[in-house]
Amino acid sequence: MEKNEISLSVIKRLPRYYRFLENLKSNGIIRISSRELAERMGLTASQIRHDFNCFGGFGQQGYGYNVPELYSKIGEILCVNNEVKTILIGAGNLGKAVASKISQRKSGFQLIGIFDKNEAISGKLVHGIPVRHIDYLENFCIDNSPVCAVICIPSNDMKELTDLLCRLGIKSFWNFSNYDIAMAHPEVLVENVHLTDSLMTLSYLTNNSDKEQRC
Amino acid sequence: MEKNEISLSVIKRLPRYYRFLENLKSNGIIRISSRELAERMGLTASQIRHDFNCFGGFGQQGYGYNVPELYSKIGEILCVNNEVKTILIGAGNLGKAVASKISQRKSGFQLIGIFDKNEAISGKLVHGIPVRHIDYLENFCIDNSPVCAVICIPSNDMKELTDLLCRLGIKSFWNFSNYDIAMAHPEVLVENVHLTDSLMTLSYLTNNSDKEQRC
DNA sequence: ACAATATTGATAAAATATTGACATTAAAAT
DNA sequence: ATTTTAATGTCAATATTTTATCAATATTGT
Repeated sequence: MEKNEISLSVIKRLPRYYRFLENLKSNGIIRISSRELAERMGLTASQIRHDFNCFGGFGQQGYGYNVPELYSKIGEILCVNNEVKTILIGAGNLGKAVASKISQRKSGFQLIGIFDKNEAISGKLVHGIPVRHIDYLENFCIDNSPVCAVICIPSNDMKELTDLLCRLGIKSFWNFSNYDIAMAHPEVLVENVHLTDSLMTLSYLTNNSDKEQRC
Repeated sequence: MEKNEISLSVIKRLPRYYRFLENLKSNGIIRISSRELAERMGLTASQIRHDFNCFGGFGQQGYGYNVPELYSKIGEILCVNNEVKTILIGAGNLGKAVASKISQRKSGFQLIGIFDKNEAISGKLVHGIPVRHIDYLENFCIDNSPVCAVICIPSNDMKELTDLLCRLGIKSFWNFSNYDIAMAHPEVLVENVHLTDSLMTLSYLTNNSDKEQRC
């Protein structure tokens, strides 16, 4: 109930700030004002200041923000240096792509196991981690206590799988399937990535952009 | 300036309605009230009615909504039966996964070309479509006039690529890279899928869930 | 050292989104 | 046929999000 007051809208903007600041930092820029950052990001300066002030202002009046410091602060807020133990279910193309994303840069998670029902790929390495058959999932969880599960399989058998994973102590899901984990398990955290939804949104916009008067 | 008044918040909910209705329909349910749909989806009945009424009520007082009809109407709004000509740049794991998504079910787009800079995979088929070397991109676009481009490559060479694509007449981007196409080209439509942002959001929530008092 | 300038942080205002209330209408029951 | 029940569509109220304003404060230049 402490930082509970911070809205999801603000949280969801933090990773983008983080990316832009990383870029500024790597370009050797050490100071930036909300006005200039706003210009670069296509936001209002007001929103940027408002967002940062949710966590207790990181700037200095008359000066602006120190880029490396701000970058580091936002990284802390997002806990990107944590290594929350994570398993991945589904080692198809999507699973492999997602495994890269998790391992590529620090995002707060550490991939410790990959599972797939296809026996043909058991033992193969994905980013240095062997793919295990899904039958070993339960024992693996009992032994290693992962906290987060990434779901990269179709929705078919998701009920049984998520029931099992929740029973085994999984607290967070990064869900690429269409199964509605949050409805079935309100006690866990779910971040959905609904690719088809995203594509259909683009479809709407694409087919209605002529009607709208774009600048 | 006709349907321009419909907010993006509403649009972004439509695909989820569409999914739920598809499910209801395939279970043989032909009638549903906003109250019951709300219960199943974890929304308020008020929001559902409000959303549908943005497009001119599809329901009937005292009865509710006819599932197949509503499903079909939302499909029309989202233009899922269109076949907007689309090219995909990047045939790695992510590109291949995304190619499936586009082809799997009707989402309004038709994949007509796949490009990659890796010559080793030139000619290989991905969902029946041959991977072409990126050098052929320009001529292919001149010959085939694609409208939408799906970007599944790292951000490095994105400036040149998007400048080229915009010059070649691409109007919509489904962008999986971190390059900010919308900032560089405000004249085109961009639907971003920022996987790392999504993961970092989950990181925040995972590490702060204990502070929040969850039900 | 002092004045001028720049910029934050806080608060207020405006805009947007969500929810609630209810009159109206259709279906179902008697 | 009439009454009761159910559910929409509309509008009002509430909540949330975004933007604007401005006093307070630090930096910069002279």
